Amino acid sequence: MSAYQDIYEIVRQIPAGQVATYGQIAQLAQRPRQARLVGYALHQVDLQESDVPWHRVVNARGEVSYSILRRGTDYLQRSLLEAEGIEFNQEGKISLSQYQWSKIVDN
DNA sequence: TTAGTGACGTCCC
DNA sequence: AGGGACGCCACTA
Repeated sequence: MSAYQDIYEIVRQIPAGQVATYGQIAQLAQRPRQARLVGYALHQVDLQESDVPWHRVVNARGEVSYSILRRGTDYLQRSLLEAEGIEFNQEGKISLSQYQWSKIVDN
């Protein structure tokens, strides 16, 4: 088992058509200021077949994080988001004010 | 053990 | 606007 189950647990809660940021996931997973670990954790997920909707996590500027190391999954991420109805502007950015997910805390 | 490297974020020019 | 400097921490050589 991976050591990032807590992170995956949060990501699984993001509904289709919405997005979250790496930093946001880190905070919800009780790991403040560890956004990089969220990115690392999602990198692992993508290599496997998983039920974690990794494509619904973007950076704090509302952009897909592009990297040659992702072997094309970055472009796939954009396609998956667009397929869920999320629009990118001409700079390749998403409107976070419009699409960012806000977790509903139960009590 | 130390140094370098990221699917990151925040500050400061 | 865009870029550099750090801080962060797991992983690797």
